Amino acid sequence: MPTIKDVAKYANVSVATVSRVLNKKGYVSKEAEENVLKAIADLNYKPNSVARSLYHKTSKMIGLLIPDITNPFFPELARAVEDVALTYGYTVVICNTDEDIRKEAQYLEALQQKYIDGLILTTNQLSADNYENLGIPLVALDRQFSNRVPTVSSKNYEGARQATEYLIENGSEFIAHIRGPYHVKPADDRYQGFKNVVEEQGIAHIVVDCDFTMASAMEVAQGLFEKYPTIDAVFASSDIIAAGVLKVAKNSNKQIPEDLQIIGFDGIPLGEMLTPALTTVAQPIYKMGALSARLLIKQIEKQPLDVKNYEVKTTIQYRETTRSDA
Amino acid sequence: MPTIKDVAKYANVSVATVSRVLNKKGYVSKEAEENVLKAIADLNYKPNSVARSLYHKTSKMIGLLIPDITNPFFPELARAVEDVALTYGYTVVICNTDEDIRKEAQYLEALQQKYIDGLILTTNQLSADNYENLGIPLVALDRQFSNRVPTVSSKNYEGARQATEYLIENGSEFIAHIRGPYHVKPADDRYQGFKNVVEEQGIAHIVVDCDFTMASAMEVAQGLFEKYPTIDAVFASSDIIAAGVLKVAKNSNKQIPEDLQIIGFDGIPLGEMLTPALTTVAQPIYKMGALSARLLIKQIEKQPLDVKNYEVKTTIQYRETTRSDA
DNA sequence: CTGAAAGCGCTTACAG
DNA sequence: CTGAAAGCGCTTACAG
Repeated sequence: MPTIKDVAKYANVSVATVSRVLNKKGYVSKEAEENVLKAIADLNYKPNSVARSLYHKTSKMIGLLIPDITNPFFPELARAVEDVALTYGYTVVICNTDEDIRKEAQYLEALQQKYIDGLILTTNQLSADNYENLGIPLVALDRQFSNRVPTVSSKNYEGARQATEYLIENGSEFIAHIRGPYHVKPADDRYQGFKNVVEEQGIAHIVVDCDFTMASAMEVAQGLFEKYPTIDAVFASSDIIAAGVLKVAKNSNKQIPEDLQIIGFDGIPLGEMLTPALTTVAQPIYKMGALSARLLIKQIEKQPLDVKNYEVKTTIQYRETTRSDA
Repeated sequence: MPTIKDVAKYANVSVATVSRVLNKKGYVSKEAEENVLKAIADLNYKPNSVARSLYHKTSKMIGLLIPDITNPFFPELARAVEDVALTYGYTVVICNTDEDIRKEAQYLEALQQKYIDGLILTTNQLSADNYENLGIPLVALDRQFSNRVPTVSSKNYEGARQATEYLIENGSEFIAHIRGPYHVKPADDRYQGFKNVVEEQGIAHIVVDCDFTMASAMEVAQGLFEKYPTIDAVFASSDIIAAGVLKVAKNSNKQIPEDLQIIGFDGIPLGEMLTPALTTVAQPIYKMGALSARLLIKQIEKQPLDVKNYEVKTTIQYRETTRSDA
């Protein structure tokens, strides 16, 4: 690979001049510029980003820390981040942390040593300090973890309210909410939205805990239906949980949505592949990813942020696991 | 962040000595070593990988080029690659190419400028030359594209044979194969496996083309069932296609697996979330990803490859869309 | 065993 | 307008 020296020699100028035309900065005569441009083309020269990194202490790379790309919520998010990163000339490094504090620390160290320009975080294991001390731009995605870092999340509370109201409008009288893990902000907010609506309207309800995995959802749903056979609707805190509920319900020969309505949360592609297709509170996942990448790049490039926190709207995706009596 | 100079000053030695203890290479006195180690600890010094990259022309990063992380086959693959990369101290850059030659070229250029150490490719758009001229280690994953580059793939032909034989053993007498795109090696091999078995055994069959998307699968299946209502089994070239077939079949009130058996290919998590759960020819996806990462890192680290090409075995995952008369 | 020096490929004051 | 030089943070011959 040719270096800037080769170009300089070929164009009969100094490396400084080559650098100037490369960066379009500083004066350079028409003639010199033409020679340099020709040399670059002739030699098929590409500036070496490592050398640039060393000087600028910046890398044109951003890190995306997620719990696990294998969780169907994340691929679309990652895709969006990557798409906008590519547009702006950034490259993205994906880090699966498994919410494991040691892995997070290991990644952070590696990324820092590479002059990573910024981080998008969908994780809240390490305390906020660990990130803020890095001294690089951050964006929190899905979960807010410090009011000093810009955040992109969706209106979990409002979405949960709408879901619950919709089940009630459709005639359900005994609604179960299978909530996600405690201290995970979105799970808490969805729970709160559910609770407020059923209490305001005086609807019989039951809340049970669950992981965001299908296996635990099936176990929980099994127990729930045995104990409370008259439950006529489930609001699941995620689509994966809803998928588990659906499976158990069908195995127990419940008619869906006649005997039991089910509504999920997230809007992952899985939902529409199920039969019956899952009604869900859809988050604009791609948009959230894209928004967070833009927010991060703006900070990296020192542009002013007109909005610091985005709370995007959810929309109910009406499909086949709910009735529409309303 | 402290640099090697700070450490040298603190330890009262030269930077050369610090570098020697960092790299455990060259002679250094017990005493000097201790001082340096203490300095490193006291200052919390981490060597800068960018500077190292510049000197060594290597980056401790590997690139993973995939068509689209949003396709459910890839997250698990990516996860595996990332897991083993982390183990060996490498970081992975994910590139969604959409099988678009311009995007691939753009990524290749960016990665090359960063001294990427090697590439795992699951794509075959660019001609082999474009990659081989990069002069860095490569591994082809899922699809072979040159006999000079180590490849990890699964026994698509054999898997397809087994699937077809299984459907026949279970009594199916008119089998449809919905194949994937032409010139995609795995799709071709699966087709070939299917064709050979039905012809050997003299079973009525029909083959139709399809993309690896659920939408096109549903369209194809719809047409297929209308034209040939007596089809009693479908071998789909991927699980996504199978999911589409399943949906259409259920909408047409076919009893599964009584009226119609369905078997997919891939073994993605979606399969078991469906109801009935999908029988499929499962590839060891995680293993394939891990294998390819190891194969790549071995090349990067100039270790001999005892095996250059891996063809891993598939296994039928018996679930609910097939009978088991056999 | 150890340090001074050159070099990896760039960029940017500083002179001129 | 242009070039020589220093510097980004390392590593590694080369002397000693």
